[in-house]
Amino acid sequence: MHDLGAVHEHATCCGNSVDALARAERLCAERDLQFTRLRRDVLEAVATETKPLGAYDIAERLSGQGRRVAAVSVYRALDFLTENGLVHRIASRNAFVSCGHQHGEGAGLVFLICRTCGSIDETTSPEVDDQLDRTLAKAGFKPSSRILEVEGECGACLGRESRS
Amino acid sequence: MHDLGAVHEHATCCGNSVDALARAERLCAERDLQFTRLRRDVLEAVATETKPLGAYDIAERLSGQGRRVAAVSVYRALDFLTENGLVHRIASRNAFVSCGHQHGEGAGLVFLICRTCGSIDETTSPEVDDQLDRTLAKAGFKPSSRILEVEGECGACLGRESRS
DNA sequence: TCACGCGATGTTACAGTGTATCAGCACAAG
DNA sequence: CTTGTGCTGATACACTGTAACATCGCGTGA
Repeated sequence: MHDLGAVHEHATCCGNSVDALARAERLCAERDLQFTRLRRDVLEAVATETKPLGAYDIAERLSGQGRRVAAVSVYRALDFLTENGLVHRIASRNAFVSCGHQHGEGAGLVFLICRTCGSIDETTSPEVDDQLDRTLAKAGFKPSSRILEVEGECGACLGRESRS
Repeated sequence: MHDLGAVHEHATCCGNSVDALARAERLCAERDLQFTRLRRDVLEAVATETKPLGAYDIAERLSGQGRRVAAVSVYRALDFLTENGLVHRIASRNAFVSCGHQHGEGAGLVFLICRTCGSIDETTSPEVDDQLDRTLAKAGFKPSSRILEVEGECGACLGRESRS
């Protein structure tokens, strides 16, 4: 897909889907959870795409050839996958991406959403987390979850632009 | 409404609605924009509530007594208000709150959403912004807008809880 | 073996959120 | 007066998400 070197922290492209599936399988085995066909298929659909997918997009992709997957089922699978940290929801897009990292559970994620190509990258930043914790403490607020999404232009698109 | 002292940075309660309206009026005059009745009413509805309101909630509130405000109209008013920084959208809730600060345009806002009472507080944190900018720069990402929403428990609710 | 419980899925229906489109209206500019 | 522009009204529709109920498969205990 795209090869940049610099930016790419979690290799969302190409071989990512197999990784994600393998990781999911392992995790479900550990936790004694069912990694069913539907869940597998949904995860695969999300993982083979750098862009965020809507639940209905996923349903459409999984349907065809005599199989019909309703959006409800997709939502249930997505609930399962997000609860187990295998997939993340992009609140600003009402869409989902597969988790590229194997970050420690509590890590605060930062989503980088490119306006130009629509792809989503995912990072963590302990420094941001620290500062945020400090800010919250000062406000007397006890956090339980956070959403941090940045929209802008990714390195790849910036490069393409400057070359033109 | 709630009186806490410590936490309250922007006095979202009580008298806030008049402030918001006055500020809006001033801002629209400056920029030569129309602060119409609908826009005024929508802003007022949002400003008199600490909780985030959905577009349909607002439409409902403004309807009655022979007046019928369709959701479409509310959305248009909300678009106007958000574009001019008078109202903010809470992505994780598909809802809107009036802006309590008169922050400098580019300030990165942090929304504190209380799970218990549902109210929303709003802060800024230059330190978080700095760290985030650094992180983004390292990733070669050029930001144009950001969403930072934290869910948890606000100071008021923590207090109530510990007293019980 | 059979009944039962339990979790996952299928199915339908519906609620909530948001946009497209066209028409009317007011008001200012020419 | 005409025209254009921006705001609103109204209808329709697309997209997102949930509720409720039926079914199926599978393990477990009687």
